[in-house]
Amino acid sequence: MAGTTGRVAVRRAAARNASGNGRAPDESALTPKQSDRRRRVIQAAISLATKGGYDAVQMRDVAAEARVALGTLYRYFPSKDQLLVAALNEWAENLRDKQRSRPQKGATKADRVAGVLRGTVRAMERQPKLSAAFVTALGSLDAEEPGSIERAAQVYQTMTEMIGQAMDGESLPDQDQLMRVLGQVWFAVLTFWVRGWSQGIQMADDLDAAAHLMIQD
Amino acid sequence: MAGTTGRVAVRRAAARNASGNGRAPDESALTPKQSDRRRRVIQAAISLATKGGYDAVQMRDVAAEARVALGTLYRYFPSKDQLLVAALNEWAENLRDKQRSRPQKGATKADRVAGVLRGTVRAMERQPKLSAAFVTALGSLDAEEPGSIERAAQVYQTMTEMIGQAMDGESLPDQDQLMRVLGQVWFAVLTFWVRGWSQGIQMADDLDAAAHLMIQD
DNA sequence: CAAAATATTGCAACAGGTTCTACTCCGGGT
DNA sequence: ACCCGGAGTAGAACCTGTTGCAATATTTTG
Repeated sequence: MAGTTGRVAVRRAAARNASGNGRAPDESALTPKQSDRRRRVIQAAISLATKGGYDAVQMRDVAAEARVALGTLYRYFPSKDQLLVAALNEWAENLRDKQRSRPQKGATKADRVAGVLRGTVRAMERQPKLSAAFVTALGSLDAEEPGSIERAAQVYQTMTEMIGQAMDGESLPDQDQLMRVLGQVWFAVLTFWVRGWSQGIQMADDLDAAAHLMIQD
Repeated sequence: MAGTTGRVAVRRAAARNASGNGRAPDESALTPKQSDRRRRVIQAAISLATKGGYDAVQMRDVAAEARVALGTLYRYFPSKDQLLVAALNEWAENLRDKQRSRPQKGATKADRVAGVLRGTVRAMERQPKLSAAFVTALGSLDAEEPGSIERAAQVYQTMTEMIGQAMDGESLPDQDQLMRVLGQVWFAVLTFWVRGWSQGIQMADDLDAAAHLMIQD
């Protein structure tokens, strides 16, 4: 609507990180101060997103709220989208652990898998703005940006682990492809919801349908 | 990477179209000059996207290439994303018509539906930059922006018609939900490809798998 | 502990989507 | 032919993600 701007753009090829080495301080363990900063940044992003969604997560504000300089913020996360996806990661891991301690009860694999998927969207429906920010960021990750693919893979991995729990370890034929397609459906269902293309109510139905159509037992 | 910017943001609430009425000149039929301008704009967007993808479609350039003022461009399309999705619409309708004249040959419904879906992704693989621009725009439509939901629905509708052709008019139980989920898988498969989360080769496989798992005949 | 290497900070600058303003132009009603 | 309102034009302005830089802080090394 107003005061917008674009997305990536230009792609000034090389010239990346002209000075310092620039890599995010992830590689080796972070010092306590650093992981504190990192935590504050993610927390600030979540807090802003919870209140105002994707657009309210403005990098200058995140930096201010995390009491960190803008440049530092960018040293930790190469882009707004990666920052939000990192936050999504933590959120998902949290949920996975919660689900681990209270496993699905359904009789069939399909039921349990559907239960897991429904669980994630139910949790997201409780924080619509935050979830919308997450989904928008995930769907906007720039494939060229170093680290973005790994970051997305991590979310997908967490997702897969949740589903794995519901499958009792037993694996079906074509398990990998099945998992991938289920992940796709999950992503698409959320996107459709966030974009207003379907109602929240349909999410559970669609996931149920997908799980039961694809897992027969 | 470099010289980026964000996305929407701010959402200055009212204050929209302070002057003129502002609605896109779609409602009533456009004058010949107008539909000419519209065509030029879409063509410019496609041309830029074909060469450089989403980022290369810069509104100032589109306007210049279409020989239209920036303000006019925005009168026709309320945002870059809607412009690109409008272009995608035309592209999809085109494809639908081509497919209508050369129907799928498969023996089962599932085969024919999978064939249609594979056809679309094959066509998109031939123009990766353009397709990436389309998918990015579709996945970035702002739900708040007037018209964006309708524009997305239109793409979805065209998609549904293509699949409908492959189903021979016969309808399955839960047809609507099936269609919706297939549309979601299609969207997700393309997104995964564009974002580098899966290889182009997997697209056909995933679509095949989804179609055959979900349509049993 | 001092020097060197890294991290942070604070800010200015840039880029590109979107909006605004002040005009000019064109087609239809009189 | 003249007037009017909507459509177009040119270009500045605004907003926010991202980058560049010089000056400081902190850590690491020797």
